[in-house]
Amino acid sequence: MIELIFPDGSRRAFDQGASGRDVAASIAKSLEKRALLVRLDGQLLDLDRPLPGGGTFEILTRESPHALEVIRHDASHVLAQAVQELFPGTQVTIGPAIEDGFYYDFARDEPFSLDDLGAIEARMAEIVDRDEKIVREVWDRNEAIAHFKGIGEAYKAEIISDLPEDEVITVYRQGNWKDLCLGPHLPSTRHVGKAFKLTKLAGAYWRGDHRNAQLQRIYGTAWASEADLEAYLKRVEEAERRDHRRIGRAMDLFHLQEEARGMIFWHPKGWTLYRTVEAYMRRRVESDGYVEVKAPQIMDRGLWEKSGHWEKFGQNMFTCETTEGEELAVKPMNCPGHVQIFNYGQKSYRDLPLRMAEFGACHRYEPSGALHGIMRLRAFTQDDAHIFCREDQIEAETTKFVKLLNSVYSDFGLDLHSVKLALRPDVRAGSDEVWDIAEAKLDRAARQAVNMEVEPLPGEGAFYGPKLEFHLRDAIGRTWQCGTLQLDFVLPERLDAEYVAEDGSKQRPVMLHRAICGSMERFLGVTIENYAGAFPLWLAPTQAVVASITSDADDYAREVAAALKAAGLRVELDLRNEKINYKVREHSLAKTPVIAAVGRREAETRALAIRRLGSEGQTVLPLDEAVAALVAEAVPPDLARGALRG
RNA sequence: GCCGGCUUAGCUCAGCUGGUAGAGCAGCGGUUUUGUAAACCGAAGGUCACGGGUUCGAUUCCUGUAGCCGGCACCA
Repeated sequence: MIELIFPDGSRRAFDQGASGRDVAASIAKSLEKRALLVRLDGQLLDLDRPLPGGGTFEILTRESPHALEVIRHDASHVLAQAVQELFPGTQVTIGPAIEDGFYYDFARDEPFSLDDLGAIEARMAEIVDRDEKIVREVWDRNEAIAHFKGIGEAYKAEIISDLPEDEVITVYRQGNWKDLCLGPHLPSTRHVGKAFKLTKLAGAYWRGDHRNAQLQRIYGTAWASEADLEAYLKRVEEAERRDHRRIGRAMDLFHLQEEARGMIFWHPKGWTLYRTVEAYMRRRVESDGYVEVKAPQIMDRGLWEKSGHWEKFGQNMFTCETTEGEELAVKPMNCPGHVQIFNYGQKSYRDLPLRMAEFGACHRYEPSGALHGIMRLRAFTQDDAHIFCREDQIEAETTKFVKLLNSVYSDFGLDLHSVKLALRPDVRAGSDEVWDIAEAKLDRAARQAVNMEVEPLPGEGAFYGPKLEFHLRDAIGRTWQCGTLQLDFVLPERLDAEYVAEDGSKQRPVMLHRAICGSMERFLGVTIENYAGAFPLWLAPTQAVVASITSDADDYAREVAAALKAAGLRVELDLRNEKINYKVREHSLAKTPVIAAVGRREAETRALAIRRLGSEGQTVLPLDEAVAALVAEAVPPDLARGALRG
C-alpha cells in the first residue's frame, strides 16, 4: 500500500501500482476527465504512470501553472511530429518549454520559410484532433541508440550516448511518432489544445556552442486557453508599441546611422533626458559617499596587458597605433584607470572603503549580431564605480550598494525582480582558494542584503571574480539586467594596488566593481519602454507646452512661458497659427506631460488652464499657483525626499 | 560572427505575374484667429539601400555587399 497526502491535508491509502488516474477516478469521474498530470512530492508524473510511492500528492488540471509547462512541452513534441510528417528527412534534436511557450530545434539542409509555419500549424492542429495517446516506454540504452541511429536521428543517438550509464532511457510515443524524452507528458495530444501559435524562425547552435552545427529553431507560444493566448498576443503588441527605438524616433530623442554602428546620435530632447538621469545618479552616489573621477579615454596597450584585459578581450577593443609607434587602446572599461588613481600617492586603511565613481564612456567592438537599438551598443557609458576596501568590509559595502540600487530603481518605477550570482568561469584568473572565498562572501552578502533568493549561475562569472546580477522588472512585466556588483581579488594584485594598514604593513585592497544602471544608454532604453515615453514630470524632456488659442493671447502666453522657465521648468511655447485641438493632439502624441492652453479668458484673469497627459479635463489655476504646483511636482524624487527630511 | 527575414519620399506604408513609382501624415507657400486629440487650398518632394548580371527594357528576376529586424553565439 502507498499513502498519499492530499492538498487539504487528508490522507488515503492506495494499492501498490495505482496510477494518478486511478486516484483521480476514485475521487470523482469528473476529476478523472479533467486530470492531466499528478505531482508527487513536488515531482510531476504522467497520469497513467504507476505511482512509485507515497507522499504529498496533487492532481493537476489544465488550470495549474505546472500543467501549463507540460502543455508547452507537449506542444513542442506536436510541432516536431508535424514537421517530420511534412518534411521527411528532418532530424529532431531538443524542444523544451520556455517562458510563454516552447521551441524545437531541427536539423534540415533546406531552411524553413515563414510560409511553412502556417502549414506546420495546420498539421499540429490535425495531430491535436487525432488525439493520439502519449505513452511512456522504458528502453534499453543500446537498443535506443541503435534505434535512433537506424532511423537517421544522429542527434538523438548522441544525446543518449552522452547520458550517464545508469540513466533510465524513456521514449514517449504519440501515434507512430516517438521521441526520446524525460517527460512527463499529457495523456494524449488532444490536451495540448489549440491555444498555440508558431511565432518565429531562428538559427541556434547544437548544444549552444557556436563551433557546432547550426540548427533551425521554430518558436511557438502556447496557453491553457484561447483567452490566455489572446492576452499574450496583446502583451506582445503592447511591447512593440513601447519599443524604445520607435518611441525614440517619435519623440525625436536620438537616432542611429550606419556610419557609427552601435553608437547614438542624441538629439536635444534625448540628451536632456540623459542629462537629467545622469544628474540624478550623480546626486545619489555623491550622497552615498562616493567620489567622482575621470580617467583617460585612451591608454597604452601595456596597461591593458597588465590588467589581463588584452589577453581576454584584445580582439574586442578599439585600438590604434601612433606614428611614433605607440600602441593604444580605447578603454573598454574603467577599472584600470581607477586603480591608477588609487595608486597615485599613498592610501591608508583610513581611506577605505574608497568609493570611486565615474560616468565612464566605454567602447567595445561588439559582434555585429549583438547590437540592439540603444540596449546593446559599441559606445556606451557606465555609471561605474569601484569600491576599494578590506575583505571584512565587503558585506557591509554590498548591503549599502543594494540599498542604493533598490532606491534608484523604485524612483524610476522599476522593481528589483531577482538576484543572480554568476560563479567562476572555465577561463579565469586567480587561484581556486581565492574563488572559494570570493563566491562565499558575495553569496552571503547578497542574501543578507536582499530579501529574496539568490540564484546561482555556474560558469557565468567574470574572469576576475564572481558577479551579482540584479534583474529588474518594468511596467509590463519584462525583466532586464542592469545592476551588477562584482568582487575582484585579481585586478588589485595585477595592478599593484596597496594601502598602508594600521600596523604599517602594505596590504592589498579588494575591489568591488558595481553599477546600478549598467549602461546609461541601456537604462534609458528601459526607462523609455517602462514609461512608454510618458515620463513623470521630473524626467520629461519637455515638461510643459504653453499653447496659444488665438494670437490675442500671444503676449500673455510669452509671459507664462517665461515664468515657467524662470521657475526652472523645461518649457516650449507654441504660438503657431493652428487650432487648439490641433495643438493639443500634437503635444499629447509627443507625450508632453503638461499642456497649458491660453486664450483671451486666461489672459484677462491671469490664470492657467492646465491639461495633464492622459486626462481629458483641465484645471484652471491662478498663474503663480500653477507655477508653484508644477515646480513642486518637477522636483526629482531624491531631492523631494531630502526636502521632506530638511 | 552564424541562421532567417527586411530595405520604396522626413515618417508610416501601397505598388499582381518585368514597361523608369503612389497614398496619408510631416515639411514648404497661402487662406483661416481658432476653447482642449487632425481647418482648407496649393506646389514640391524618390539614383525604389548600394554594386554586378540576365533582358530591348529591372523597384520587380539572379547574384554580391551593407545596414536594420528576429533568434543563436558573445557580453570584461
